[in-house]
Amino acid sequence: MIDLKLLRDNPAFVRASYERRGGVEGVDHILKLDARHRELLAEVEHLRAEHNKANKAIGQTPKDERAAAIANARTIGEKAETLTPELERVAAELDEAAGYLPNLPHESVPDGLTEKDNVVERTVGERPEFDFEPKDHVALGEGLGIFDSDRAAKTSGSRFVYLTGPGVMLELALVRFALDYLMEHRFTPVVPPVLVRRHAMYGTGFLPAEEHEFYVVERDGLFLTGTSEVALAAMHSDEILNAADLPIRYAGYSPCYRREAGSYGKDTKGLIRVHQFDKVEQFSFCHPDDSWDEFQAIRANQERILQSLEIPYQVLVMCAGDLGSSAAKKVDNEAWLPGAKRYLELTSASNTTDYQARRLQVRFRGGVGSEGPQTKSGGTRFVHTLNGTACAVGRMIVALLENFQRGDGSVDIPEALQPYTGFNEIKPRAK
RNA sequence: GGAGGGCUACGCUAAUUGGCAAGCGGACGGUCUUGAAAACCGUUGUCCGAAAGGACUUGUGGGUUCGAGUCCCACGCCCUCCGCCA
Repeated sequence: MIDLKLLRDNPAFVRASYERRGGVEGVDHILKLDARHRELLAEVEHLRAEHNKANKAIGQTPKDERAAAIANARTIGEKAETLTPELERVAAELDEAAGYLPNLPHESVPDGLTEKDNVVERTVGERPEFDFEPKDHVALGEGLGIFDSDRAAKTSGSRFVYLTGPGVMLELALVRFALDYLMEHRFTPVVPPVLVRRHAMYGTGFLPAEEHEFYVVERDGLFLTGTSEVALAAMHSDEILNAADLPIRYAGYSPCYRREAGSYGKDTKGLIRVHQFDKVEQFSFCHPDDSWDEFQAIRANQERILQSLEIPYQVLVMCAGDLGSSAAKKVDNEAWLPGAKRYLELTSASNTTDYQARRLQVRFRGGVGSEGPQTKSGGTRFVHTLNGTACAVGRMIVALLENFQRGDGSVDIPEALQPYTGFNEIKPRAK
């Protein structure tokens, strides 16, 4: 949700921002609804004020003289009620329509409408050189017994995997490695629920726009989340936080479920694009003045994790047209895959500014910010929320396999990870 | 799945027959101070409004009533006990 006051006061700015995203429907309609809503609200409130006044007078009237006063109050009350349904209808319509408005792109976001316009900011690390033809992760994984897609297809269908043997040890090592790193940076580890109510999906901005992306448990009205971001963001919904406690940082570890509708034929083999994978995610609730610093901090964590694991990658800044609905800015890190000879998105970081906070009603009180001490509305303001991958386990394994492979099909473990795995290489299974 | 208890503002707690939701604590701001503590004053849910002011808010949604924290109905959530269960 964006601030309707901003839309009302500066529609040209909001329109121009949405133009950068490729245009957003319904802005004029929302402006009209908003004006009509405020008009009706003033009318209804005026009538209610008179009704309240008349009712208060009854309490002070001697009991034997009340009949006339009650009749008077009743008349005024009925008048107010005739307008109320129209007010409620307009309010609901406004709410519904405004829920579809995406966040405003930050000024630093590059122009462009499609993924072709995303900008490579930097390339980091050395691509490994091989004196043999490097294999892709599917060929390597089969030889190493790390995962089994064929049997998963039998059990669950395509795009599922059994992670097996050394693959499981690799997962546990990566997860613990990422959590240890984040705990040093004041993140509290959390294993969140992966089944959530509709309001959590709506609040994070995944609904109403992207309903086809999720598995739904109809019977219980619950959604399977595609990232722990959803449950972490909703964790403090309807709360008023203390400014002194900010930033509040969580490291979520959970399975992620994605329908991958419309991606038929892409990455059909292996671990790259699956319906279920595990991920360690960074999430932060912070003061609005600090959110761009916090964004850099989350990105720095992502890059240090990649660098520690010696994975070459490029930093890709998403253009305005390629942002999700809730992000004001989004930056991905893409690992180089020498076997597949291409880059693969390993992490993504977003600053959603107050967009999710407004939908989830996460506010804070206290402290002094850029807008000075708050004198109105009790001094509560919306926090800013940010999220960023720390380690998407499946894809991280893909990157490790391809970059650390040897000619005989075995794979080295990067030094930083060895204390966690307890072994320093994975050898092919005996045939 | 069954039985019982509960839900009031940031927290804790009141509110006679239905008649202006009080009080304490915490936090924030201010006064005072060399600095602080203490004390005192103010603020401390949402919305409309330039302001004055007003409307809404006692888990949610309905109902009764001139008027509901209070009475009635439905639902949600939390707690306790029983059953089942990794």
